[in-house]
Amino acid sequence: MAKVTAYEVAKRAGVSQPTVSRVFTPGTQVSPDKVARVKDAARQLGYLPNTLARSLNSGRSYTIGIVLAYLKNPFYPEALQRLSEKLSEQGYHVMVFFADNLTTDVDEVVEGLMAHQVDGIILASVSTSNDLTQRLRDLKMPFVLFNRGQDDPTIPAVTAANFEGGRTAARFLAAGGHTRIAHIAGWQGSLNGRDRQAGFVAGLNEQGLEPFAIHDSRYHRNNAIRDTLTLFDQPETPDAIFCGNDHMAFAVLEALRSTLGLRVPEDVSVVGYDDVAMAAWKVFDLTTLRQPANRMVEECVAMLTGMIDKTTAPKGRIEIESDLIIRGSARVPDHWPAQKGDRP
Amino acid sequence: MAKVTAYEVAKRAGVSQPTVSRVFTPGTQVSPDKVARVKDAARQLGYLPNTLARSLNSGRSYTIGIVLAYLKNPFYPEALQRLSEKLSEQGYHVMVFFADNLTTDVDEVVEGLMAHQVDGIILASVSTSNDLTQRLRDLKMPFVLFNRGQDDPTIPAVTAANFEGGRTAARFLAAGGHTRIAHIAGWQGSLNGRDRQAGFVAGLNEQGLEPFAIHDSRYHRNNAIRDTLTLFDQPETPDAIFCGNDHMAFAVLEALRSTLGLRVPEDVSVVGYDDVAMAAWKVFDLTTLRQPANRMVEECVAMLTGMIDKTTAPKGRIEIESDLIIRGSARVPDHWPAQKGDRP
DNA sequence: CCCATTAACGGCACCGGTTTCGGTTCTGAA
DNA sequence: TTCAGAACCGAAACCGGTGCCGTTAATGGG
Repeated sequence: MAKVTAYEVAKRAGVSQPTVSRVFTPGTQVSPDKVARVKDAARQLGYLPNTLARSLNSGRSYTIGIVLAYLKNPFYPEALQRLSEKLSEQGYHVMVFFADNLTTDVDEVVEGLMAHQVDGIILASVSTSNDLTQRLRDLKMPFVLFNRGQDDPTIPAVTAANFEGGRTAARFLAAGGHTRIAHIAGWQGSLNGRDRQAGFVAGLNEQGLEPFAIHDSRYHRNNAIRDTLTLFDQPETPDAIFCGNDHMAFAVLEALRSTLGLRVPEDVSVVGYDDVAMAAWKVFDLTTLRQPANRMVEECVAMLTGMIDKTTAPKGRIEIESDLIIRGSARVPDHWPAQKGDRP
Repeated sequence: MAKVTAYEVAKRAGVSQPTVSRVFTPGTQVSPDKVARVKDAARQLGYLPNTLARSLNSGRSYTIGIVLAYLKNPFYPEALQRLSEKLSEQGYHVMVFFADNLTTDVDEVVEGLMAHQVDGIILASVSTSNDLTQRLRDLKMPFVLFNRGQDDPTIPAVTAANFEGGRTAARFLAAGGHTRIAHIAGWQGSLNGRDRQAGFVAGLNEQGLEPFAIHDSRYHRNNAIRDTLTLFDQPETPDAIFCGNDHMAFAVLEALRSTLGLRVPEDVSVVGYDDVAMAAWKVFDLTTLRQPANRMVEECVAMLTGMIDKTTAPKGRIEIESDLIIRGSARVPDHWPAQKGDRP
């Protein structure tokens, strides 16, 4: 029952093996009666073309490798599912790899991917060395960084307009009358984290303010809680906190409410970044900057498939605007431009 | 720079192409100096063995297909990551597919996997037709259902001991003095959902109680909210709710607290099922039955690799005990056996 | 009715490895 | 010294398809 080959189908249908191949290859010419005979035989035998053999000489595997750091931040499961669905639509299979930035060597993972003859690679939220991206370039392996950039703006990457987003957060909080605005920052080893922080600082400076305090909580929930408690374990405390992503903002909210017994937004305003689905849950009701996962995924896939088909020249970094989604976790300024539409 | 083959390495090292192959195949005999020469040449040329070609004649791809329904319930991202890591340790690559139970045809997805010559398939939380599992059996394709069972107990599957879990929840709530205990049930089209509900009902009956009400909320957050509101839109209302999984329990908590203004556990007790990481967050502090993802993953991978290597006979369904994790969302009975250890 | 064109399809080489087979060299015991 | 056995390694077949080439049959315009 198992392991039916095109040859056996050919024998049964009374045709040559290449004809069987043609029947299963779109855009080829085969007479209708042979098509019928072959399909019949194939169905009876339970034949499925062997993708591996097909890939071997076409040189294309129709497989994309996605490398992820972790799924604890709910932004990534959402993104992974969308990426996978989008790629499936285009006829690609998806191979996933986890490379937490510490123990696993990303280079090793990528070697595994290349050995598997993937047609392209999406590096989602992994901190890649410049060496690695350089090597991928040398090897002409199409790749896109997703939600991570590198300083070199010609490296293909899709991110939010993080600097602008940080700036918007700062302006929003300043306009709301806050004066002691702290930042629970994303990992400063990532461009995302640095850009959001830089935008935040720039936005405050425009208003004649300085950051109250900045902690690099490295995107980790526990760090964010610890750093929040530190912030409030002092004579002077912040009246607003801008968080490097929603995942940390949830932790900050928890520390503020459950541990410190503070009210949000009456005592402290909180703003996040990402707008994951959970941000809209009433327990959190988080004011945040939306990273439009849909659009990011679309751009990412379009960019990658473009590079694979060589139809489009690599575009370098694409930044997608982050809209501020106003909910209840931060005091709203009296005069603030109307909000854009809700979740797409 | 790209596309280095074993043949080119062989030429440069002054050996035959099969010798290069042998150098990269563990358990073969090659003289030390040729190993050195070949490895040297390979490094210089940046050679990586082509996994596709390798798989083609060995018949094994060292790839496992994982089919998922959705990642919104945080149990699945956690499980996916663990499964992937565990399989990586064993030398397998992981291919993911999403098949929401409605639009996508699971059969189609599985066909794609088989065409890709995967060595085995994990069907996580997808509702499979009996046809499909029967077909996979006929084709001798190793597969395991993860967190889903089928009535036939010989079908390889790893689940929690759901009936027992539901029974424990009922006993715990009854012992806590609740008398009007409702159930926001998991999808009755899944064995998981049915077993948990059946165990719950059995547990209540033992105590001389009947379920206050049961709603099939099909594992969806919005349904759970809607059904909770329905429960309380009546003259008599429940004093406890057992939820088919944590994902729905979070929704129920939100409806109770934010929409209905009720206190948990003073007005209503809530018990979930899964013990995802979020259940321990202080905002939720959810009493719940733990599905030990670690052990489930281990069993699942062991079972699958056993079937692939034909070392172990297929074991049929494996049920893993669910411990009750007592937190703050449900009133605790005065006399209740001590709690087992915390998260492993 | 003839010849040029095209559709249909089999033969063969090939994708990049692995595996079998057999020959050569090396080792060590008799 | 002789010879069995093992270690090593190259030639060739093979894994299951695709792509090119050439042959044959069908089509159609003049």
